[in-house]
Amino acid sequence: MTTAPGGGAPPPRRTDARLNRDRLVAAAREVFAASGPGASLNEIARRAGVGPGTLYRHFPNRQVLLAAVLTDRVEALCARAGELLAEESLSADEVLARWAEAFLAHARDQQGVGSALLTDASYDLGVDCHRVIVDAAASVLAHAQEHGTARCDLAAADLVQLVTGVALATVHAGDAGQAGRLLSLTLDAVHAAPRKGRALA
Amino acid sequence: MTTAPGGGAPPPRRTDARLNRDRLVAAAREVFAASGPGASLNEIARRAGVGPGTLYRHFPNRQVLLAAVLTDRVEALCARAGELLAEESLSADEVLARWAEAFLAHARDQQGVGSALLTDASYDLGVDCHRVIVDAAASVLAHAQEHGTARCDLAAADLVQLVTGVALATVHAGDAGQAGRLLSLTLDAVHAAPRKGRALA
DNA sequence: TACGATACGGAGAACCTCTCCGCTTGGCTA
DNA sequence: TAGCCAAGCGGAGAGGTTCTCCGTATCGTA
Repeated sequence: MTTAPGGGAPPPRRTDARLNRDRLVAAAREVFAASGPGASLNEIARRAGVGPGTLYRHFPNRQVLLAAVLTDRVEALCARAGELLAEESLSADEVLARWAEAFLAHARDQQGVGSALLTDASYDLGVDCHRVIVDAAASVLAHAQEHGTARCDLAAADLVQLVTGVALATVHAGDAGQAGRLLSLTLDAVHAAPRKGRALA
Repeated sequence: MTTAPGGGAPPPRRTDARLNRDRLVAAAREVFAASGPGASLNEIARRAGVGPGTLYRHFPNRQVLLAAVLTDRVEALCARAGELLAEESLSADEVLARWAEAFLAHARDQQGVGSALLTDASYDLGVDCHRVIVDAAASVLAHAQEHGTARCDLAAADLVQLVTGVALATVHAGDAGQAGRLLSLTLDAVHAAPRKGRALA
């Protein structure tokens, strides 16, 4: 899981480099939260007390920095899937609903930083994040499907994308309750049988 | 409809100004299609053969230019709603599905230019576009609701936002059929009864 | 302590958005 | 047809951004 593809030992970082990296991630978290995923990277470097060159050495582009900011949240989301699945008092339907709510909150958080990353899933270093989330979604969805509470023709990637869509469409919405309404509707769709026997392609 | 709020006659534009405006819209259509809604406005001005100042006099910001590019498409979409409703051979369900497909195609067109505008509905001059679309959606949705083929607790704005979400989430998707699958799912939700009697808030 | 690899910082190039102002030109009026 | 003037134009430029390059400082080791 943590072994690098190259096989050789990952070169140990200098302590000041690690420190600066942490500072950058912390600053990025604040600034992205305040100004959205399009915030100035210069501002982040300034806030972290380092030069722009240092920022770009650690994070060659915006996506990588976004991914770093979100890593812990992504992990939390995956852990949440495990927790919910382990909880015996919850029905498969409830597990799915609760996890979807958590995922929506995550995607809408920080002015859509999470969504921004998931949308551009094809970015080189964003892929990991995306895959991890889809895997978590798959476990929750499969459980629901086994219990007959989710349609069988639905793929985990589609579920993720649907909720991401709700997040993206409502990030700037004035109507505060809209995201919740749309998620509820989407869950109805996941639960519903295909219309007129038309399964998904 | 076309009368200005001021009451006075809208000042007639000089012919060269009108010509330049048309050139700008045409160039914007091309450039947005090639580079997405975040394309360089300078590049658009260059392509149109005018200076940046001219672009900004006609279109004080990006949203206004986007709206201008999309005006004809928005009108086409509203006309389509009327056509579909008038067609007697179509069921209310089919009318809704067909219009939603057309809307999705519109929103996904030009790398999400349409979605970009609809998402930021609160922008000053984008509001008209947004309202017009929601009105069209309302007519199609009301028809479906009267015929019992769409749940009654759904608002037109939510329908629009759902499809916009599908568009936004799939603009950069590698999977070509995904948008269609997600729309189909969403339509199932529109059609479905609320789970466990839970209506939308 | 001395040395070399690692990492830093900031100057700067190239680009973007958006404004301002002097010059040009279309369209009316005499 | 000639002449006027407001509407409109272009482009210089201010201030911001992303991203690179390279001389310098620092860490960790021998």
